[in-house]
Amino acid sequence: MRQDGPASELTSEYFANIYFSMTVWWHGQLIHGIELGPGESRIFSGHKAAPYSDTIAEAMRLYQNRNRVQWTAPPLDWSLITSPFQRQVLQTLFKNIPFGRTTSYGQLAGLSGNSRSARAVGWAMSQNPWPIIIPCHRVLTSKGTIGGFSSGTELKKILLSLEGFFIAQ
DNA sequence: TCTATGACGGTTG
DNA sequence: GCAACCGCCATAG
Repeated sequence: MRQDGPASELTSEYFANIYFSMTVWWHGQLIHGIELGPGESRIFSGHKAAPYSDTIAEAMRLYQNRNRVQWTAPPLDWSLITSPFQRQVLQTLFKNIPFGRTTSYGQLAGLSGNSRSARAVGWAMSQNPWPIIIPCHRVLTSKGTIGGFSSGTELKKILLSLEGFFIAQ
């Protein structure tokens, strides 16, 4: 008898614009994870693996045109987040820091309940399964420097520039 | 439980 | 401006 875990039921879908690409891992109609990569010479719009695929494809076009992107009710698989703290931080970031705004690790810690948890917020960001949708690229250091990014700080700078920011260094 | 580890932040020299 | 420290917090093992 096979014992299929969630991992065996995952399917992937690829999207890209000229600035960055994203591979979306679906668990049914829920987003299990997102991997970011370099841009492509042409747009890839996925293959409609789920109802929300169209929304993602549209967001890729909006980003390429430097237009505002606002994710509405993304079907994220929150069961993946077992830590209450991490869930609080990710949800706070999603709700409070919209396109075109940035915050710091310390500020996000404060919004999430404890202003001294900046370092733990950094850890939560590093574990974010859904970059771009949960906008961890909008979290900078208190000094305004870039901070870190799982897919590389260059990509973080690109995303910020598409939202109207220019980070020196 | 204890220890090590970080996408941090503030202070100090 | 910067590098060295030190304090803090939430996890992982």
